Amino acid sequence: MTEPTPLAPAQLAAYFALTEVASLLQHAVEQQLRTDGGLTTPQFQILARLNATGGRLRMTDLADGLVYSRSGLTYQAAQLEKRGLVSRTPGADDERSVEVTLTPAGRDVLGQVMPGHVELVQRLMMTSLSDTDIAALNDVLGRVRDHMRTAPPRSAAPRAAKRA
Amino acid sequence: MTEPTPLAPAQLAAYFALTEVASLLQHAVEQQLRTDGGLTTPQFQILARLNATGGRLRMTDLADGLVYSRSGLTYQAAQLEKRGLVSRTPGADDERSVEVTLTPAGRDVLGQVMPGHVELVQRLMMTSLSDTDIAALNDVLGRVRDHMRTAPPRSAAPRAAKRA
DNA sequence: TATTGTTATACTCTATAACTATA
DNA sequence: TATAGTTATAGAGTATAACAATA
Repeated sequence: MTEPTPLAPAQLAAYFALTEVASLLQHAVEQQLRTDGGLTTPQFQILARLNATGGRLRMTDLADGLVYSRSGLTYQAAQLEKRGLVSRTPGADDERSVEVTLTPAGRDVLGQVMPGHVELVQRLMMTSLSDTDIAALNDVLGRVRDHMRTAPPRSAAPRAAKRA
Repeated sequence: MTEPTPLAPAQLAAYFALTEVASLLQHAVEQQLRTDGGLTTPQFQILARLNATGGRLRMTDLADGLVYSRSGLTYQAAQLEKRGLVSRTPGADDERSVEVTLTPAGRDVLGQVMPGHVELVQRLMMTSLSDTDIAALNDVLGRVRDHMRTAPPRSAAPRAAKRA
């Protein structure tokens, strides 16, 4: 009775398929970003997020949606600043905060990277998908994402066994 | 004319949803594996793969499907051997090879970890999915996976810009 | 006191290249 | 010569905890 309901074979297959697709995709993307722009995935995510939101964000807002700890974000921001792709300035209104700004050089690198990135996603992921498939993915994965964002992170995990 | 066809908004959304779900899931799984069994994700993958294939595999066969470089696999196998979860012995037929065997202790740790793992996947991913959804995921992601496995890894990536 | 961000530290993972040994 | 695996090395990423400064 302490056993959770086992995963049905179809559920297992879906879980594995998701895992494997994401892993293969991430690997290919990493390679492409490094080759085309000398960027790591987290660095690209930061630049892309900045670009998508007007080019300037506070550290805290930048962290939203990204997986980082604060120190991890500080580290990545420092890397990007070293390369001149981003600048950090004290926040205008709140003196505690730091505003991260995408520099022209940062935009250039994004411009260098995006075509290959789009092409890669097209070729790897979209080639075998119809519009209907894509709508289905959006529907299903969108629901999973919303649920995951809502779900209690970890404390609710029941009956953790003692360490080995 | 050098620009690839841009991703349609629905395609972008599907790409992001996949990325985000996988990232959140992976993060939660890492946490669970560490808490319940002191395992990292790659270590768990190795143990699970061994368990699923009868408990014994050559290093090379073990590497199949996992992303590692050979040295990376050696490293992980060494970690697992230190903890006694796995043993390494010279190959029976081919003296060059090494056979990795899941030990009883290794099975125990898997047993400690699996219930929480299944429960997590149930709670995070399956809660919001109907049987139809799961079938759709298998269909769509299965096709993407097959295509990715087939696709030319990287050399075919066109027009890489010079580094920044 | 709570929040924003940085720093110090330590650890895990990964990859490349050089190397050993067997086929 | 090719294959199986290890080792040495070096670098990148991440997290935790302690810290400084502002709200």
